[in-house]
Amino acid sequence: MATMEGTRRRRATVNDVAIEAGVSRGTVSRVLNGQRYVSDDARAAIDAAIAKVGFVPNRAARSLVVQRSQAVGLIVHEPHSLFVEDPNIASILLGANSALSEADYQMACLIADSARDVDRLTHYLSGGLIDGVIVVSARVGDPITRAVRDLGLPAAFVGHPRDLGSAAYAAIDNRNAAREITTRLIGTGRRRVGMIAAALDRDSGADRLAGFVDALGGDFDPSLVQRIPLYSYSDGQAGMRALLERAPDIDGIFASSDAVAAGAMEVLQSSGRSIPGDVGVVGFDDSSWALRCDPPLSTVHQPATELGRAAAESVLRQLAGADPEPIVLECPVVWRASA
Amino acid sequence: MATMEGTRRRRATVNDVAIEAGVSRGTVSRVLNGQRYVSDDARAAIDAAIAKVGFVPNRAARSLVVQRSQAVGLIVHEPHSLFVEDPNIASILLGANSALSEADYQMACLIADSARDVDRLTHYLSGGLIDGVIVVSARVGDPITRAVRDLGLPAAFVGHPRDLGSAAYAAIDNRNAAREITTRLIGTGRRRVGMIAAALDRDSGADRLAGFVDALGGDFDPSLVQRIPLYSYSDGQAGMRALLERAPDIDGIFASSDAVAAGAMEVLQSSGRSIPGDVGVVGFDDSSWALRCDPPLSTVHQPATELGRAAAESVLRQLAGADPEPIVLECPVVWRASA
DNA sequence: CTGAAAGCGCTAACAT
DNA sequence: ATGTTAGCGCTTTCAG
Repeated sequence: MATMEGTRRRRATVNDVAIEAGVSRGTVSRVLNGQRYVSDDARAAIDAAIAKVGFVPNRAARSLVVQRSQAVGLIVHEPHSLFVEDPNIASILLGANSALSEADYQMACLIADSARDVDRLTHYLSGGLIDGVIVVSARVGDPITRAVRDLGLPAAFVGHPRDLGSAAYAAIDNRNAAREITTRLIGTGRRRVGMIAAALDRDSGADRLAGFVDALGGDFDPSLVQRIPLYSYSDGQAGMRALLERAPDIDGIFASSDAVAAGAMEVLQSSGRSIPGDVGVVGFDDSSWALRCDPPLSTVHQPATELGRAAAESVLRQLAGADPEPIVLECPVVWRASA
Repeated sequence: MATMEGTRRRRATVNDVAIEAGVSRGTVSRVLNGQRYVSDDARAAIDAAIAKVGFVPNRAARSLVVQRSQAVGLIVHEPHSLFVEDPNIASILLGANSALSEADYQMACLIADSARDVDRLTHYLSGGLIDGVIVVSARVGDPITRAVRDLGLPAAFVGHPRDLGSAAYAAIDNRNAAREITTRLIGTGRRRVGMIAAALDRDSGADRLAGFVDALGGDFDPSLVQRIPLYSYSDGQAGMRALLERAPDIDGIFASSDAVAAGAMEVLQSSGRSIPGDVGVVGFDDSSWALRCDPPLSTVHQPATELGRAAAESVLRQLAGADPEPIVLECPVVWRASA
């Protein structure tokens, strides 16, 4: 009755279809690829045969001859904890997937979580099963970045590490955005504004700090910036505690992510300070953290979905022969009640 | 000097290596696949030649002949918003990736976010580029689930939809866990305990409700369960508000996820109720939400990483010829201060 | 419009 | 131990 479980019978091939339809393999192939110059009769016979024998084209064989796979890889090279916590990655994936899907490309997300992964990945990428790549959260000196470049695969980065050379990327202007929101924070009348600066080994982290410095200009006081390793809630708490110890009179905080800001707010509030009364705080990302804060967090909106989409479209364009080019997306300040 | 950009020269093949090394293709292939019976001389010559011509094997060609790809797909079929919010997915990915990586398999995460995606995906899966699949968050009647079964691909599900038949899965016992934590909540002396029940169209959601009913036994009062669509913070708020209106005297809440619990706590607290004084609340997941709550949330620990790993190992075992079998993982109650 | 034939890059007998 | 030969399943000239 039902297909026997486990009896994975030989898959039908073009040949089977050709025989069933009484035509040649070439004609079947023409139908498969929607080419002209196939008679209606032949087409009908072939369609019927395909259905009858349950034919599904073998992609490996097709890739081998046409030298492309109609698939693009999206590489996430993120340290363990960050991948789990990063509020943007999922949106980037979804954005990229939808752009690729519209162009009938399959997106395959590949994770680089260990040295072994990186190794296998570079082999995988050069194996011909992937036509192009989107790289999320590459860092300076990243072996993946180097491998992608060496391979000469069409690629687009989300974010913009400095050693990218002329590669395509989709990014926001972190520095400018940080400058804007800090300026706005200062504009609320704060005198002693500090920053909790995470991830300075990444372009995003370094640029946000630079923007902060820009905004303060001559009033910049280095003792008011506290460095922390990660864009995380707990590092935000630790950073805030350290800062408070050094500068109890601080009255404004730019946290380099919403999670960091949430941690900072928690510490501020349990130290008895009111927000935004005693101290104003602003964040970065406009992630779900921002609305969950009390009061809701003023922050800069990061267009994660659009970044993913833009990177995917760039790869698609390169696949069609275009040159790689950078794309910079707007990220407006979203003002709420925390400052 | 440097490799000319854009001059994607023809990739070296086994043939080029063979010529360069002065041996036959067969011998090159043997070296590539680490087989015995290759002289040291030949091996050395071939290794040198590979390096010299910059040879990287073409996976499509290899897949075509050996009929496997050394890659497994991990399919995420999650509605848009949930994918972004779900605290478990990233951990599942990481767990599966690490198990597959150890076995030298490439994991490719595939997203099904639209009808078009589902279509393309089923073709992709049957294309021979994927040896097996892990399916995350399948739902009853899911077309992906059906396609996977029809294809006869080795597969393992994370979670356990009822229409799975004899397929392999890795899951927790949601019903039992829900019963346990509810019992514990009741044990703190609560008289009127309710539930905010999300995602009843999914096995996890329905099972958690069933466990809740089990725990209450004869004391179960249907008017004390509020249904909400999603495992989300905002639905948690809405659910809590609705419940409070119907039953202002409620003194215990089982929320079907940590995010839901966090939303409920927010509403409870801004209504002037203290936690755990006036009402005890417990959640489910042990995600980052739980520690972020104030007071920290009592919840059930969901072993997401291990679920991913177990599903991957199941696929690997099936690839080696084993029969599919279910795996149920422990999920201990983690008691904190919210109840 | 269609068939025949060649070949994508690799592996796997089968000889030797 | 190694060379030779036949394909894996598909597309793509090239004739006709």
